[in-house]
Amino acid sequence: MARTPPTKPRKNALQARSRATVDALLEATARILVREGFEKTSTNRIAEVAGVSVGSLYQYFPSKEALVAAVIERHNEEIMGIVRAALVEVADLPIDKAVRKLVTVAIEAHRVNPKLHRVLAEQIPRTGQLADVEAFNREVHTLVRSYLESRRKEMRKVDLDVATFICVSAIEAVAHNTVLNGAEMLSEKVVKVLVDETTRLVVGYLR
Amino acid sequence: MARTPPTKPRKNALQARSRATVDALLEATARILVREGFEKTSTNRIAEVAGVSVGSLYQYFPSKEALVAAVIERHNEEIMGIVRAALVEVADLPIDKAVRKLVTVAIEAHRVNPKLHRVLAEQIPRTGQLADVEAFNREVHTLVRSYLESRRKEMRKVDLDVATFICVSAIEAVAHNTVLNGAEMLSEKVVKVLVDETTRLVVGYLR
DNA sequence: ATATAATGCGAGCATTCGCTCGCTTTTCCT
DNA sequence: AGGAAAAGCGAGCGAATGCTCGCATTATAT
Repeated sequence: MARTPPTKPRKNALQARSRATVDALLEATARILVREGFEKTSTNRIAEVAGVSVGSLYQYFPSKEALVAAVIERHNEEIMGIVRAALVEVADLPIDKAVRKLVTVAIEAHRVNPKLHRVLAEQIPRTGQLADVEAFNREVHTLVRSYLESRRKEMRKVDLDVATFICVSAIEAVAHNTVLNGAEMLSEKVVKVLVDETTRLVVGYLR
Repeated sequence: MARTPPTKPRKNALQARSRATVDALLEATARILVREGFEKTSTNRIAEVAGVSVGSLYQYFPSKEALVAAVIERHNEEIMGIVRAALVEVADLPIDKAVRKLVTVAIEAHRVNPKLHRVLAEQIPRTGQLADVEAFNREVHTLVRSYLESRRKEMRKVDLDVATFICVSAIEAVAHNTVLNGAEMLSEKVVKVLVDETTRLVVGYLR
């Protein structure tokens, strides 16, 4: 039942040259995904753009899916880094300040590479990365939940899991839709209004 | 120009048989998208599952994308019907009652065919249906906005477009995530809690 | 310097896929 | 009944894709 192609690296890159090759391949994959779409993202094309031969590509990635999976992981790790840092920074702040910061960060995180974010979101189910993305969501949920728990005295009585689910969904949706709609032409003023309003939405809900 | 005897009603351009063929093709496409994924959704396979030949398929749909697009349109129309009806029904209700109804309907609409909804959402960019989906979003936005406008006296002072954007995003996200996470195993009790909480979120925000 | 391992190459195989075209069968209309 | 139009058929073409394999080049160790 080997329904999904293997996604683990075929071998580890040891020497500097091979590490550069791997990097070029990942870079090329992300670039093609964004600029030409998933359809045009063939292994031959990736190798061509990376300035590497197909043979070399297959020395490091056992399948096309493995390549996409690696790009997804890299991107997720980048975003998770931002989110984790924000939650640490926010740990001792009262709810209103904390929510404002988290909303701001959510929008920023989506703005890092909106087009890649979008393409990846579309391709995730097909690369067998569902498990990883669920882990990602669970981590966010856990972190936010534990913050809310520490601030329970400022809140009304609610089921913490439900409240976390509602808040994370709402914030994520505003960030996501904002970036999708406005693309890159988001004035700072508009962003500020959205942050204000989303903060109000969430803070008003929590207490 | 001989006159046609008025003894019989005019026949439709499409005969019953061909309408059945088109239907079978759409049904098969949706079915394969859900059960086997986009990768396996080939025109040959669609024809096979529909019990129709590839040649016949191409008599009605000029390309694979056209088929997927037709499925998307059908699905969107179904959902828009539900949403429109709900907004009519809600037009004379106060905000708290109206929001509750809309949240309920949003979750219901997502539950109609969650897996198809998901696959289609992923494939939209690929089928060049982005414009149609944006039209869909715009209609929802317009309808919700005009409801809010009619109830402005119950609300605090807000930019209507921003408020609409925030509310629609939040409600849609909760519905979407609820269905994605819980799949089909959603007890009525859990749904009720989520409706209550989301209603509180949105109503609290609006006033 | 030599041997061994690591890395890189790219033509081409096997397969899949979207789609066409010449033909047959069914339905409609007098 | 008979002819025309509508609907249906499916083998197969051409293009594209993922991937392999035998060989060439470069780095490392002795």
